[in-house]
Amino acid sequence: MDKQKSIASSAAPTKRVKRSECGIANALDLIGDKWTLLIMRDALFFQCRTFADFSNQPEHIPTNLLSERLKRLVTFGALEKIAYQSKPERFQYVPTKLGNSMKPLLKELRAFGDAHV
Amino acid sequence: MDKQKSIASSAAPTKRVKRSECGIANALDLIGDKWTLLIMRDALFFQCRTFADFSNQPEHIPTNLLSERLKRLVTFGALEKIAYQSKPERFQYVPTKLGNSMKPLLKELRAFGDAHV
DNA sequence: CGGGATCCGTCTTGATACTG
DNA sequence: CAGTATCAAGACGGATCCCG
Repeated sequence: MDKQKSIASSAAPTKRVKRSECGIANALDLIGDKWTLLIMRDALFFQCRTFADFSNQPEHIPTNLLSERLKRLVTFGALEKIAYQSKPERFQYVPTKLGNSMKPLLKELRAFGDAHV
Repeated sequence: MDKQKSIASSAAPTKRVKRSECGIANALDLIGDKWTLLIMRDALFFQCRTFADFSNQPEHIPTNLLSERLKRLVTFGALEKIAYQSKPERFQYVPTKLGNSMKPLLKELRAFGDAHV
């Protein structure tokens, strides 16, 4: 199976290629879009776990984007996909240690947003 | 029946519409893209001031996007556009107080990027 | 029915050419 | 130098479809 191009649906939002050696640039390659950090907010602060939990948040992320971002966050290691039921398969997306390390960043984001936006 | 008039060259990167009352979501509407925070990094940490300064950074932002993001940051109040010469007009983009308040956010971003990406 | 995948039109991006 | 114009490529978003 080819690893790169099979993903399809709506393609990768950010390239895996490093633009530079700068940590800020690299972080932005991963989370520099409108949804990724919102999903992490939901996971970390609002206890969202299932696909529906995330989907029902007030910002209404489209399901295809949600599906893709979840996959990406799992691949990156910020979330872990855990089956909690098998007859109809059901999954939970649980923040890992790496995922939890985004909390300070989200707090700064919230502070900035609350103060200025 | 166009839903929105296409605005010249490259249109608005984020909508002005608030998606929610959440500070995180609002902050992401403003800075949730790959370039905006990079420009602020250049302005705040690398002393970039002129169009060329930003343009010559290693990540090579396309000039149309640079132009648009600078405009947006000026409108938002994070940068101030100041003429420093008038025969051929030349401008500097200088971080405002509001712009400087992004420093903690950028530091978190760098910490995260350095540690995990 | 829940958890996604697929289709498809519209908008954004990114490279580069061009202008004052 | 400081932007603007152009345009192909691709990301977004919404509706719908599919599978267990």
